[in-house]
Amino acid sequence: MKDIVALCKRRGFIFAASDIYGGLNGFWDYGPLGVELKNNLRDRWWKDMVITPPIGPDGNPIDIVGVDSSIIQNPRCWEASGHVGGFNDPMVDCKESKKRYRADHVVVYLPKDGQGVAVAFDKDAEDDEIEKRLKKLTKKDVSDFETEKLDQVDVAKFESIIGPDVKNAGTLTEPRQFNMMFHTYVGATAGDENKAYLRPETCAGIFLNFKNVVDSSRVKVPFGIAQIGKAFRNEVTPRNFIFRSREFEQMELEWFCAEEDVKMWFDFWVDTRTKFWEAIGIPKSELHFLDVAKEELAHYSSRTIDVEYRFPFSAPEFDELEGIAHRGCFDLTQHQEFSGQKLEYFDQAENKRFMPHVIEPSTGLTRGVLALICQAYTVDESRPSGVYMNFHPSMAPKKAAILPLTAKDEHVPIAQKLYLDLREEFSVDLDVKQNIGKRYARQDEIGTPYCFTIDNDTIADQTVTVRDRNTMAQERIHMNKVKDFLREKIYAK
RNA sequence: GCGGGCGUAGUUCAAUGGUAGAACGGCAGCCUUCCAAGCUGCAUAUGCGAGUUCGAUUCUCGUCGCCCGCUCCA
Repeated sequence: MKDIVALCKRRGFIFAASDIYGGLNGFWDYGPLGVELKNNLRDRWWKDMVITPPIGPDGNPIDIVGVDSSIIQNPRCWEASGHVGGFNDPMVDCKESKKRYRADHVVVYLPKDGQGVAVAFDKDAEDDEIEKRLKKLTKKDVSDFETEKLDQVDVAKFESIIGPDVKNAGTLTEPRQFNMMFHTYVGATAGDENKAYLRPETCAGIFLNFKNVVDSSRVKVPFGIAQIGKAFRNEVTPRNFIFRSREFEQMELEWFCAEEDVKMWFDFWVDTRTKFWEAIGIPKSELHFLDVAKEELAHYSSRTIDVEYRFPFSAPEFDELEGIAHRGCFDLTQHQEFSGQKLEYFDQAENKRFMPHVIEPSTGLTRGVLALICQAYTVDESRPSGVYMNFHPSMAPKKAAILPLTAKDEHVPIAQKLYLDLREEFSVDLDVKQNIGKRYARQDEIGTPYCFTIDNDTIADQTVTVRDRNTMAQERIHMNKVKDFLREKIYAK
């Protein structure tokens, strides 16, 4: 992973944000090549979702439209979604053991007579273990105690509680709320009445516009609304390069359908999304599909499949790349209740009104970029660069490099002409300096799939050498065929 | 947020209470008719701030950042 981060910086993929000020934890900037890579992934997703959506399970084309909603919305929106005030669990720290616990995961054994100390246990502690420890610390029986979850216990009693991993009372701090949302103030004055939040996920902007889209776009259920944009979470611990950052980009589709069709569409989207990753160079063998366990599910979801990728930092295990969630009709129902606006869908053909259910394939764009980089990173001691980036041609930041074999002679003007022609359609590099091997090596390291070399034969017969990044094999093709060659490789299904 | 480790050119490393050296990369020149990142030269660093000291990159503190573990990841 260290080597990958170093290459990303060395070659201009990804830099620490505010680098010259020493950086800022959890924030990253995309350099010249990184932004190309990210845009390639973003554009491909948009094309596959909005411009050319897949054919549905019944053989008919499906409809998906896009939106681009505001990062800051009316704060009541986050009350409806549950992000404000709701379910982020209070945490308790132990000053002695240095551990942190979710207050509702700690069970406190309080003496029934109110005399002496209370003892806290993890909620999963075994009965005989509890009995033993109580005996040892208090010389009393289990029957002398009543239990209560720590988040229900009066803070005044904390002084007499022995934490789960220590022997003395009074080491637990009072429960503290953690809110993952960044907040700001709308307008010139800062006060609670104009407090607002940076969106912690992009999907809300879709639900908020559900009615607007239905009323303006002539879409019919089933249909989808897609959005790509930034989201912000004040993560406790940003980790693993850009994997968990505080500012990140999501590509989200909310697929609205009838409740009875949920299973069909859920399977359809899992399948469709898998093919997407395969098509851009993430092999199925590196993906894992986690059917998220009931107790782990988010409050709104009855089923979620995490599409996971084998990142270097998680290997041999996997970590989340995309989540495909059945959100039920939670969001529209909540927003209907909080806003007082009717959000039900009216089906003209069936003459009935209902709340659509939602399947949400939600992809981390920035996580996708990391997966592409990790997947492409290939060590090859036999070549001068020692490493090359095996990007799928459609994702590669540079599609080709045009290299005059020498910086003298008539090679340069021909190369320049080819370069100007190609860059009308593709992101390409012209590199004249230094010897040819050095230039190939440089292109290997940034993952350029093809190099076109102009030599004396080019002057004679208008052919150029194509050098393949992965095989290092060379073939000659006519200059007129270069564009078609690139098109075929890049747009190949 | 807690605990531990760490912070020297772009990258990977070296050295030192008297301000630093290499390799690779970058740039310039040379050489090159296809893997020769070969040759010559040039530029570039002690994260930031404070303290101790005649003098700090080295010691101390703070801060920022990175790595590992915990926690978190709705």
